Amino acid sequence: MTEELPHPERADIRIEAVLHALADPIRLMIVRELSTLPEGTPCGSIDLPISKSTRTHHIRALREAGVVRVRPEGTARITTLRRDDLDALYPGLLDGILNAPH
Amino acid sequence: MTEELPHPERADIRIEAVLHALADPIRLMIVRELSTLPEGTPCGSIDLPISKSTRTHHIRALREAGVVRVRPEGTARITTLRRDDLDALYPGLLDGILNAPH
DNA sequence: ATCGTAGTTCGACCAGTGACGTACTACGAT
DNA sequence: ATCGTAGTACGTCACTGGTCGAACTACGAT
Repeated sequence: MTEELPHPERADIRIEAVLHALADPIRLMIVRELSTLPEGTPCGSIDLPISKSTRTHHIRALREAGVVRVRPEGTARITTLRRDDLDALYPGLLDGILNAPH
Repeated sequence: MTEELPHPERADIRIEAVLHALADPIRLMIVRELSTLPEGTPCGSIDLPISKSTRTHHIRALREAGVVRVRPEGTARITTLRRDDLDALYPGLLDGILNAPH
């Protein structure tokens, strides 16, 4: 569980995948939380109306689409938004989404 | 077929719906085409690798999400991007997507 | 009136996926 | 060593939704 998880390179991030990842209400919730939480907060501390396994499922979807980066830290996982990559690839997109009325 | 089709008001457009609508590769294709085509081009003139009925399905999805506006014109339908509404609601989002590498 | 063209509607089919519980692994305390 | 906590992996189930063909409607020409 300490092993590094696969993340797409910036160049391999596809807009369809990003949009698909962000289209789910739960995942949008996660992304919104991540954008406000201080870096280093374990993703488990976001409370969500879903089970543990479903949470894993969604974090995985976000990671594989290139929206978040996940790194192991002891028994926890630190999940961070890939702001730099997303802003470089699709300037305006992330802010457009995050500033949307909740 | 001449009757007006229902469109969400600007205030009723939800970001989840917009993202979900844009997450499909075919619909993204349509939106990209609409952004370059001169206004007034019938949507049927975009050639897509799908059947007529599937095209209707996708245009409907885009319309109901608030991404496009559809108006009847004789036997054809004119589909236009709701740029103004989208830009007002989510500044940067649409441009971020349209400028993405194809 | 008849035909062609543009588009919708309906029903069916099937792949994808969000949801869950359970069993499991890994790390850190005690 | 044992236990608790954090998270993953897997199998399943149900629902969504993208796809199609066929039948239909509406408009415009001929």
